[in-house]
Amino acid sequence: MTNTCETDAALSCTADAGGPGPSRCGHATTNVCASCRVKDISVCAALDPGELTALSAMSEKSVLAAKETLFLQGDVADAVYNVTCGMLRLYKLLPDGRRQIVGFLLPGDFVGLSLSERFGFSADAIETVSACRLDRATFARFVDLKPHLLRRLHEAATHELTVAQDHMVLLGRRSAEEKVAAFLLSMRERLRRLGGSSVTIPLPMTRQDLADHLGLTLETVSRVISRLARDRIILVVPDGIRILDLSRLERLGAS
Amino acid sequence: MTNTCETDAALSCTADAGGPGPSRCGHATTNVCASCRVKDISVCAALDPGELTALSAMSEKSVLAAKETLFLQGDVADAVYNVTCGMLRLYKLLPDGRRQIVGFLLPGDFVGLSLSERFGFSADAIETVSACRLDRATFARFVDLKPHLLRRLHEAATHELTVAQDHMVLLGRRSAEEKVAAFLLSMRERLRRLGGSSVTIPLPMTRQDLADHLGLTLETVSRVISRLARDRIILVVPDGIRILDLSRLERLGAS
DNA sequence: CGCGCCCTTGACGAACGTCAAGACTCGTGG
DNA sequence: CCACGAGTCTTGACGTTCGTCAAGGGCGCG
Repeated sequence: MTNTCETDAALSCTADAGGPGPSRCGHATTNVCASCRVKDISVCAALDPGELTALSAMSEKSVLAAKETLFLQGDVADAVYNVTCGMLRLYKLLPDGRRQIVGFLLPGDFVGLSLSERFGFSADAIETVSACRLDRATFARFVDLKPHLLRRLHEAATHELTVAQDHMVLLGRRSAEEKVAAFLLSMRERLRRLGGSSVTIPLPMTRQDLADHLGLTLETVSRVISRLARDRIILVVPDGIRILDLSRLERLGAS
Repeated sequence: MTNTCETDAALSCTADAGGPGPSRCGHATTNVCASCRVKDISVCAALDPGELTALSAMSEKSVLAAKETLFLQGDVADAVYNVTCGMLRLYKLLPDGRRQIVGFLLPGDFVGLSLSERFGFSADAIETVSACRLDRATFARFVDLKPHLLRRLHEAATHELTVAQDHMVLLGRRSAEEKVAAFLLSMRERLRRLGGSSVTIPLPMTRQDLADHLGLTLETVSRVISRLARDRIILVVPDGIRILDLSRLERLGAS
């Protein structure tokens, strides 16, 4: 994985972490929505050029290094975000430290759909992330003036709800092998929609992250991946996997 | 459980199934939103009296007997529903018949938040159910004219999303005992909001339903409930349970 | 009365978790 | 430049929880 904005997957940020200058991510340092690389796939797609300009005025670019936290569950939600590159994990913790990752955010994904007072989960960057930050109150006022934007947010929310329900089926009723297979297929589908390659799936998250997403332990995830690789269904590559036998994988992850 | 509309829980329909007349459910046979028993807790709460009248004109009452199906996953969604009494289960099936119940619907709950073309899950009545049926296209047009109603639908959708995320934690990261305890507490909270009793929790669904909601088998659910009863944390009563030791139950279901 | 459905309980087994050891990568500092 | 250490991944041995299979009881309804 080269981890630059110019990769096929159009996924990752330039990895100039630590450099003094602002990181480049598809366009220059100004946050001009009109030239945003995700404007056509995110909620912003509901806006016309004039509205995009208005949105530009109230947005600011926010960059996180790997492992940095965007916000914690319970924090006052003073902002909403639109991810432009990189991947984040959204998770909830139980008092004893057990963790459930409720989702991974990819470019184009929006955080803060609920427009509510506080965040219901924590979010942190898995790799270098760039996001468009909007003041929540300002954005809420903007939404109140634009019913078509609210409509779009509602569509996004109900889509998230559908995804969540599918994940409940996975967590409640599928075996370890089915979980991993279904996850790989769903990630593949998301990346395809982003215009990325469909055979090599980058997995910037750790095995522990996968386990906490799939309701397994990291050892079980590792074993299942090893078995799939031994059976020539996938090939393990650095920071990702490559699908060798899609039809067999689909049989395992059948939904 | 007496199963009449006039119970404390304000939950169930009159059980005059099979009778020739329309079932009574809080008000007479006319479907007047203004006198609806759930109008203040459902999405309709966003509407003023005039709008409620308009809604009345486009709604019709729909009654289901226990085990009847409201719709199946994949059906064209030509209607949305507002539950006025009784309980339904929403579920998804895997090709081999495994089932995940993604939620139980109670009075005041709305089905069809997504306003989308097809239903993403199936729904059927656990007990006698009464619901307010609205033609989807008509309702969608109505929503387009009322941004505050859309806003309310969006709030409902994001609330559902939060509930779904909490359930993911339960399915992915909790033990059988914790699952049952947390479920009982969440059901208790929902009933409390509906003005019902907070110590006796009606459970009109079967153990299999509970199992398919909690990601367990019916035997495990039964064993856990028996153990909680043996430990004097709950008391099993016909079609429900009574909480004897709330604090211990809360310790088990700690979130 | 008898049948079907639901629930409970027990005995056993399997899938997955736990614990532990070791390899590998990568960044950091001597 | 290499040594070191932290973090990650893999793999094995073993344990526990929960699932499977089976039997029987209670209850409602025809």
